[in-house]
Parts: sequence; structure tokens; C-alpha cells
Amino acid sequence: MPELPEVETVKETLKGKIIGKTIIDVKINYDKIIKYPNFIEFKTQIIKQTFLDIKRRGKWLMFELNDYYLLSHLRMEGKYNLKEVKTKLDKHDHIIFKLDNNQVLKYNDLRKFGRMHLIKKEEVFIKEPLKDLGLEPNDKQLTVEYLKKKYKNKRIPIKTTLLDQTIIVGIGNIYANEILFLSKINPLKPTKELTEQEIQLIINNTKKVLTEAIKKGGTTIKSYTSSEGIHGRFQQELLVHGKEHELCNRCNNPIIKIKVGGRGTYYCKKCQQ
DNA sequence: AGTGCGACCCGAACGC
DNA sequence: TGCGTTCGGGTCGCAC
Repeated sequence: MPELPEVETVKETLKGKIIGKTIIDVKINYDKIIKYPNFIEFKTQIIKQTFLDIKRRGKWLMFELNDYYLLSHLRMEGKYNLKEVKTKLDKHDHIIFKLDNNQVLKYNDLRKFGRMHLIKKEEVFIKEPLKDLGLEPNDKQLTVEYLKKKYKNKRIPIKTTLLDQTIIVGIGNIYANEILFLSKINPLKPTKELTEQEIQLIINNTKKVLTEAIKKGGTTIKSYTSSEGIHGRFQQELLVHGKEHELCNRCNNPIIKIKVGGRGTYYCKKCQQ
């Protein structure tokens, strides 16, 4: 289940393999993956472009080409595979980039939820989908002052706010649960009622959880593997997510599961009052 | 502007 | 080789 750390792993793994390669053809088997521009223009524009670098912004992969950035969001199940051109397609291979070295870069997505945009380089940060993204977890500007301003008029539960990518990028459902457990904050607490001390804990634990997860190569809940087939190991470190009925490792009371904003939310009722 | 929620997907898990 | 239903995950679009 790719969240920010998994995207980071995919980025690093693919970097060494495709930089310098030129796209000579694209096959689009499921065109809804291509969000912008339409799939005809997408194809015309991307052919003959060369991969110069791969970056990341939030959960978005940014493939730097000569004139464009190819932006790719993996959502839950997106994967990239680099294969020889003659290799048979797998069941959920939806977009196939043919390269100039007899290889293909294949985007595979069981859920068909991932999306791609092709944006002119000079516009990449002023247009969708990157234009409204918030701070990276490791940004020095991520301070109590910054979050106080963002949180002050919000009545919605803090759990929901943590998932808001216009404030801090990269926190998905799993990490939101973990961050709140480590911070001993009730997921239902209205965002505007958080104290300065609690906001500081959110900042510290967000940095801690995401940095640690990147180090471990991300989380694997279902079948997720990075482009080299490396499984994430962070799942072994999860303290509350997916642990309904198990006992809290701090106080031994059972972890409970509720719905917050329609999403599965796990927490310890005793530790997170 | 802030909020809530359905839609998008389909394999796995669940209920009977 | 049972079959129908529910669930989950991130983001967008839309209604209020």
C-alpha cells in the first residue's frame, strides 16, 4: 500500500535504471489513468522525451523529461516494472512506455486507481495536481506556528486533518493512526482544540514515523512491492493500525476500531483520551 | 471557506 | 470450484 515512504523507495529504485533512456512509444490500455492532457495529446507529447531525473513531491512521483514532468500517483496498488520488450504483459499492465534500449517500463495497477499528468516543466508547481500541496514532513517550515494557523478554524477530527495533503503531504491512513497513537491524542479531537504541546507532538511524531518508514522501505499491507520486488518492512513496527482487539503495547488495554470520516481508525481508548 | 460524502476500482474477506 | 455482499485505500468533484 504505497504511502510516501513507498513512493520514495520506488523513486530510488527506478532512478538507476531509466535515467538517460528515451521513450519511443506508449501503449495506453486503460485511458482513465491519464488524467491530463487527454490520452492522445499525452502520447504525442511524451514520445521522444528522455528521462533526466526522478523526484518526488508528496506521494507524487515526478519523472523529469526534457520539456515536461510526468507526474504519477500510485494510489493504493500502482507499481512500475522494467522488462524486456518481448516479455508478455501482466494482467493489470495499463500503460506501457517503450524505451530505446529494447526495454519497456510498465505501469501496473490492480485497482486502476492511479493517475498520471504530463505538465510543462515551468508550470509543474503552479498547476494541478501539485499546486496546492502542503509542506513535506522534513521541511524546516513545518513548525507549531505553521500548524496553529492551519488548524485554528477546523472543527473536523484531527485524524481527518492529518490526511489533508494541503497542510502536510505524505500522511496516509496507516501513518495517521500511528502518529496519533505516539502522540497520545484522540483521533476524534476537533483540530482547533489541539494545544501547542499536542501540535508539537504531531510534528515530532510525523517526522519520526515517516523518516523511520522511509528507512525501512515502507509498509506492506497487501501485495505491494517496490519496482525491484522489495517488500517494505515497516509493517512489523506498526503499533495500532490493523490491530483491532490486540492489546496496547503501553497500557495493555484492547485497541479499538472506529470510523472517522469514513476511514478505518485504530486507537487505544485509555492512552488516547 | 469549510465540510461531508459518493464515486472511482476489484480482490479479499466475510456471511450465510 | 459456492455465491452474494461488504470492505478498503487516496483523491476528486460536487452539494450544502
